[in-house]
Amino acid sequence: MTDPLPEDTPDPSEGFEPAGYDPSVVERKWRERWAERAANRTDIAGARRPFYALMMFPYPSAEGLHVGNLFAFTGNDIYARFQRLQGLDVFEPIGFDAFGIHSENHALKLGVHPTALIPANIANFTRQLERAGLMVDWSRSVDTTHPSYYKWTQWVFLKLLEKGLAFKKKAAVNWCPNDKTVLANEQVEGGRCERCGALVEQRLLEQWFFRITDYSERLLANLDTLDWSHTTLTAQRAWIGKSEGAEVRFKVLNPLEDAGSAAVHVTAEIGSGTNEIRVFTTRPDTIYGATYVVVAPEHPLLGAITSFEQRDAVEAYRAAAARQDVIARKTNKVKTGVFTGSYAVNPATGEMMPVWTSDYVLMDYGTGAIMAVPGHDERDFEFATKFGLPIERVVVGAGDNARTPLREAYVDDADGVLCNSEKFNGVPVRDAKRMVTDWLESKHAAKGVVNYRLHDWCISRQRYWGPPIPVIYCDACGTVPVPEKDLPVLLPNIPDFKPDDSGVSPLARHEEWYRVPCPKCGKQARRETDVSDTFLDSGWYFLRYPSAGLDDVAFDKTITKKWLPVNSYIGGNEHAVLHLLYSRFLTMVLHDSGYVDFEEPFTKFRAHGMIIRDGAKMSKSKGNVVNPDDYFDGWGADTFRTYLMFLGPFEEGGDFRDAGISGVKSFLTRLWISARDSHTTGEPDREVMRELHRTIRKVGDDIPKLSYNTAIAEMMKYLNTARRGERKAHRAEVEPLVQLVSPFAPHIAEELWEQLGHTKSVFDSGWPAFDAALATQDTVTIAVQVGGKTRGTVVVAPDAVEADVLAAAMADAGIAKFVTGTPKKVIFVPKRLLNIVL
RNA sequence: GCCGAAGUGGUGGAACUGGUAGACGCGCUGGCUUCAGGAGCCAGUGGGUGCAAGCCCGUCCGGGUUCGAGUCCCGGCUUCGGCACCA
Repeated sequence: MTDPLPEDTPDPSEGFEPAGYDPSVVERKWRERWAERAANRTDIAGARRPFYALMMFPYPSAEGLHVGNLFAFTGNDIYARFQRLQGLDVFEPIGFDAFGIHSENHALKLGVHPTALIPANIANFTRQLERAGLMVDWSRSVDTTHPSYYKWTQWVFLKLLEKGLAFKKKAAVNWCPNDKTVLANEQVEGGRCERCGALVEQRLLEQWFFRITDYSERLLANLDTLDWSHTTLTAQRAWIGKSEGAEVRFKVLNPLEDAGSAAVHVTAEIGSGTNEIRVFTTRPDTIYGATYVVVAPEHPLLGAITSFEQRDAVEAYRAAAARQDVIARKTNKVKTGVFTGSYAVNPATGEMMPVWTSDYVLMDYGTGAIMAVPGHDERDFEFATKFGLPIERVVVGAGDNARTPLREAYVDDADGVLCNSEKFNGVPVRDAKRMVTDWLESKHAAKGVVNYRLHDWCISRQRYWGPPIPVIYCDACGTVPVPEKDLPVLLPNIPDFKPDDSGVSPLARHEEWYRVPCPKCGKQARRETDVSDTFLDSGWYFLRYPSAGLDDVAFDKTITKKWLPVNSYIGGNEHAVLHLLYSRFLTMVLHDSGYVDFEEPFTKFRAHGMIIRDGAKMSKSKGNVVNPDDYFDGWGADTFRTYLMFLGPFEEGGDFRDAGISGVKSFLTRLWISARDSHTTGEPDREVMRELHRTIRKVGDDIPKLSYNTAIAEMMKYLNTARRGERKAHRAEVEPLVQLVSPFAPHIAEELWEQLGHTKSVFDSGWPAFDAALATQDTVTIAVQVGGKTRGTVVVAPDAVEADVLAAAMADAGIAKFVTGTPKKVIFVPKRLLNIVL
């Protein structure tokens, strides 16, 4: 039942409607309007000023969109909308990284097949993302689990295979006993599985690898050319881990002949036909201090160099080391080890050095063997002390001499000078590294080498939910790539997709699937049954978006040239050494094969911060997860978006708390009221216009820096000015503010823009022009200091010179009383400050 | 241990190349307005001291450079992130 309106009440359907700000009405209206108008569709072929604004695509979890996702996407969306307001043709795509262990584990837990789970999750994500008001071009969305996508993931694999960059090898790999698959080094954190936290085991398995280590130097060197977040660059440099040093060869005397001759000082004869141990060292300068050699328990020479007497002890030690899990080995820093019974000859001194084996030497770094210099390496010092091995000083620091006893390892390599090193005595360490290497090289005992910590990328996964690796094994022809015309190798829909401990994928249980004729000879052959790592799916997706939908090619050459490299990429720093490293590597490979004409995919990358709650990471177990739906319903997407950006600096994240959100809502409400009540009578206020133009400049400066929190603060400040004392704003005072707000709160901005009489979208209205003349102030307030202490202020013209300001200051009794003598000097900073020094 | 980032009111956080520390928001105090409102508006809000104008002290701690330091330099402490028996 509705009462008729009283006669004198203006009809609300005329003019502003609805009279109050109701986000749910406004946001629904504009979601529909944008969809009808295909407002966010980018003209990929016709764009004149392309701008590719990319965000890391989400994994569509069953829990739905996380505020962390929303925070990142909103940050990207603001930047993208801002670029569009600058007149660029912006492409803001999104997709779903839906293959992988995470999705599969979830399906296992729920007892649902991933082929049923994933589409439901994607639908839910899509619904939530649409409510967020992102300027996403949904027509070019990608789903990594769709055959039209993974066909090309398999194609990428074949390209690497062609170049010899994909290869199969039997190696010690990280095995997650919980997820029952191998993991890449990048997916192991502190000896635990990055996803499930289980202790990782070592397994000797034959696996597919990508030879990313061939690109170590390029991956490192190119970092200097990238406009990336500093923290991300640092993390990548550390991961690649370049060390310069030398590989030194040590002759090992036959243990059967020479056992027991430890005390005998012999000069080794080079080339006496025994074994040789190669070690990597970054301190070749300390070779005169090397007193023993250590090989890893997995070292292939260990058996050959072990003496008869030591065989049982060494074998027991080796077996014990093999049983240890990775984390126990790397965290248990108490030194253990066994003497092998043989001796290596120090090429510098000619002395015999005992060869030990110990698990503090790792097989997967360097050569798996070290020369131990206990005087100048902490670990060697500890080991030598424990086992009574000789410790010798070969470097002196300030205040020491060649005979100063070493109570701990002296490791400084910046200021030290060599001693006890024959002809190198007195040479500074930094020069000696090179000189000793050259000298050893001349004796054919060493060579200078560069070592990287980076390992080849293991891409095999013994799981179901991924793209099958497109390879066929034939008894006659060997390893045969699946011909491109036969792609995709479809992932069969099998009910029993649960992984087991066998070291092979569940697909290996399906003979009907893996038995195929050899593409070369036609004889019966067998498919590879492992699938590839999810990071291969995400390693090239940015190339697919602009070409999404094309069936005959992974990415079109012309389109790619036009849209890539990506202009702006925003994502989480947890991918600093995963996705961001793999994508760079794959792009380099595609560049070298002539498929793309750039080697770096992301010109600019910014890592966003993390949203935490009550000082802790959000997690289900802590019960502090924020569900975006509740906030969309309760506050509206515009308020929620703006609030997230107002929490703190975008690149630092912030602590989510409900307390502050009302401030943002009331800002938007007041904006609504001011727009509704704006008038066109008379001229806009000069002071208000001055603030407006200062705000236009500040917001325009802040958005490209992703300094969203300060941009919002500035807009709030301006609105306060325009509304001060219950004043109603002139239309010319509010209209530009609607444009400034639009990247943050797109729905309300569109609505107000329309209510203000515009027919086109606010996003096609351009960015308000900054007028320097209007922003100029008539007067400035200058701080006056006496002897460095602020004693007052004076108001003067902006172009006032020192003498004017000084006169004004002295005319102020409150200031003048501090000027007790003749000023020694006066410091004047125009428009800012005057300091009278007594 | 090494590498990186950061320590500012009750609170989230501002502060350009060294130039009035605390913008903006939350919270709090007092007031106006409204049938009502997670509404709007006005004033105040770092600490100490004083009737007051004011004065003194204040950006993790200790030194230093400077007319002037949150900002630069040296030495510590703490927190967060990365790497970690990497030779």
